[in-house]
Amino acid sequence: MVESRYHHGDLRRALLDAVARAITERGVTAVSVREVARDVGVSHAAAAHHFGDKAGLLTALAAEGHERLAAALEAAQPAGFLEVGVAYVRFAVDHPGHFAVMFQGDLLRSPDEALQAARRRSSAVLYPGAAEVVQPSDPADRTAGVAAWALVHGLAMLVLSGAVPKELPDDPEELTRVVAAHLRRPRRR
Amino acid sequence: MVESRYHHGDLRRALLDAVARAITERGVTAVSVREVARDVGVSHAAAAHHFGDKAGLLTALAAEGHERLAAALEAAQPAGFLEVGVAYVRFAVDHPGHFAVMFQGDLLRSPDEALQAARRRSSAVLYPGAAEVVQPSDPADRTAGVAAWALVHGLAMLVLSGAVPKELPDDPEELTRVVAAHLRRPRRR
DNA sequence: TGTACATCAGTGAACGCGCGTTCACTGATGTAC
DNA sequence: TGTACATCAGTGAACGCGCGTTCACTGATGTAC
Repeated sequence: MVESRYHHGDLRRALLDAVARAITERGVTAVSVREVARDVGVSHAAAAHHFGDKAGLLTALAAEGHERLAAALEAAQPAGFLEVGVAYVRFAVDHPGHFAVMFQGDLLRSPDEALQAARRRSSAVLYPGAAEVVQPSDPADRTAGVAAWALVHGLAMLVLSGAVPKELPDDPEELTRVVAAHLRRPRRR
Repeated sequence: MVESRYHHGDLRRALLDAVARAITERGVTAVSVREVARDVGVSHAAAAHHFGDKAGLLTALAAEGHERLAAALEAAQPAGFLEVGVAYVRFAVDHPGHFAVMFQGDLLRSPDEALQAARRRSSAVLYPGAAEVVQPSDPADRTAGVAAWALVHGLAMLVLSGAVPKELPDDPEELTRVVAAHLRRPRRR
């Protein structure tokens, strides 16, 4: 029996979880603040209290997504180039709600500081050296980074929309390894 | 001065153009049937007359998108592997409204015959040999096809969201050639 | 050339609904003394 | 240990709005005779 309390404990967390679940189940276009609050069992005004408005809620989810993605990519980095790509696809499959909202720019509060910082962190891994403005790295590395990013991002979308031919591996990690093998190894590093 | 007539002439066409424009300008999540009808200068019930409901309108746009994409890819095919990818990115950049809705499954009428046929046509070029069920082609070709599809799809999304680093070429075609160069050539064909 | 009629395109009013946002409020918690 | 008070979390009612859908209708067009 769930204890009903006036103070939820961690309502912010619960709302973010609920909106991610709602997006996964019903799609990013159908999500509403009221429905999410209903799922959590709280008044919809409570959601407004935490996030301001709908864009605020979704922006917070997108920022969290970029943070988690960045953490996953950073953790994979020591294992090398390929494993970063594997981690990318893994993230998309494990967090489809976050992933959907991260790239749906028109739903987000655009000049949001937390979101921008989180974005910077995840793209720092994807575009190695993007942070070092002073001394840009080898242009060839840049195109290699974009190629890798494009490939894993597109692959993630393929997997999420169920468009991968069935002869290929079901497991996202194995699939990524097989598909990314068609990428030439980057010249340096 | 625009002549105002009771019969529009080609309202279906005009509505599809308007919804593509609306998605491009205001995003796929914000689009409404009433707004689109207003843009064309027609009652919103007229749109319902042509497309049944909102899902019908967006499904028709998605189907048209797949047809146009298929035509572009087929035209590029004789020029070889790489040019098909170039055509893919070109299509996404030229038809962002269509492109957005083609991959937003939750907005579409799912068992729509015209949409499915159009999808089949475009994926027949992307997954070469997908049509030949009887005699499946070399599995290695399949993974190569998926790799190429994933790369150009991801690259298109990068371009549309303005996330391509500015040292890389602005022109989508040139960009695609540079980035896709990191893909190993497929073994056969 | 004219008339009758079927067909199709588009209208306009009406409906009920869920939405996002606002606001004065109340309940709970923690801290200072 | 007790009391006063500030702070914060969450409530519930109200608002106005634009939406999607439905329906009986009217205007225009084309075809048969």
